[in-house]
Amino acid sequence: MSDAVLWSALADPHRRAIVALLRDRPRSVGEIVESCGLSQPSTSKHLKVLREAGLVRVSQDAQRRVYALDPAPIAALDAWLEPYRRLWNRSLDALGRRLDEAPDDPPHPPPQKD
Amino acid sequence: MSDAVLWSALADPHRRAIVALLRDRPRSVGEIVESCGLSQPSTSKHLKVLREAGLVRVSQDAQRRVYALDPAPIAALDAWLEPYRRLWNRSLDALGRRLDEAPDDPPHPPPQKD
DNA sequence: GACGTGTATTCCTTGACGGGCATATAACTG
DNA sequence: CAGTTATATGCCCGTCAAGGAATACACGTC
Repeated sequence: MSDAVLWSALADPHRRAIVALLRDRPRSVGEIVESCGLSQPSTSKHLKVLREAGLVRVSQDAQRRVYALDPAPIAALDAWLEPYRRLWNRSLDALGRRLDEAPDDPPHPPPQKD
Repeated sequence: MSDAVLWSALADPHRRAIVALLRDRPRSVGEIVESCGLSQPSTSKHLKVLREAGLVRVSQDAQRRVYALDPAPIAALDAWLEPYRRLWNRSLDALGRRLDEAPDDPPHPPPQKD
């Protein structure tokens, strides 16, 4: 379960969509097929990649296979991010945080060019 | 600067290595070439991808180009992780409870239907 | 302007990936 | 056992990304 497998699994947008879909609740392959708009074989192949990356677990319910998200590998991503968090905290500090939280602040947008 | 560009930029192990290298301090292309063990053209191509993903900024020092990490896009990854953090906190919480105070099988299976 | 250094770009080849189609496999139904 | 549903796999093909070699470009020096 190297990082490489995890990254390459999540590199694909369809697979990220599937992972996001499973965030809510486990789903059968059929449900996933409908949601992601791919053919069933393609979806199954993506699910295989996610399975081998450890991102999803599968349980059998009659003929159905119900896929559930296993968030543990994503925690590895979080760990990867860890050394960078310091950096962007520092950056925000250096830049000044007057423009980092003004999504809708028309009255006074100070032109902080630099 | 879509998520797709960011993900595909970071999907490559060499590029992640470069990004990690730049975490310490900015580096010239020559330094990066030596560190990542690729040829100079390949390294430049990877740097181009990182540049177009907004992950690095480049400044010129005579003939040298000095690349510096811009951690802001990585914050987008952090934002992507956000909805998952709850999940693994919940998992760890449940696991911790079981390991901590579950010698047998406490009747504590609350359905996560929220 | 000629040369050397440092970096970017182009061309080409190769290998991996994704998609669809057809088909195999497994499980329930009657 | 035949038929149906639900999913996985194999095959083929188009596309794309990565790597190397050669080359072009930019900058500084003499």
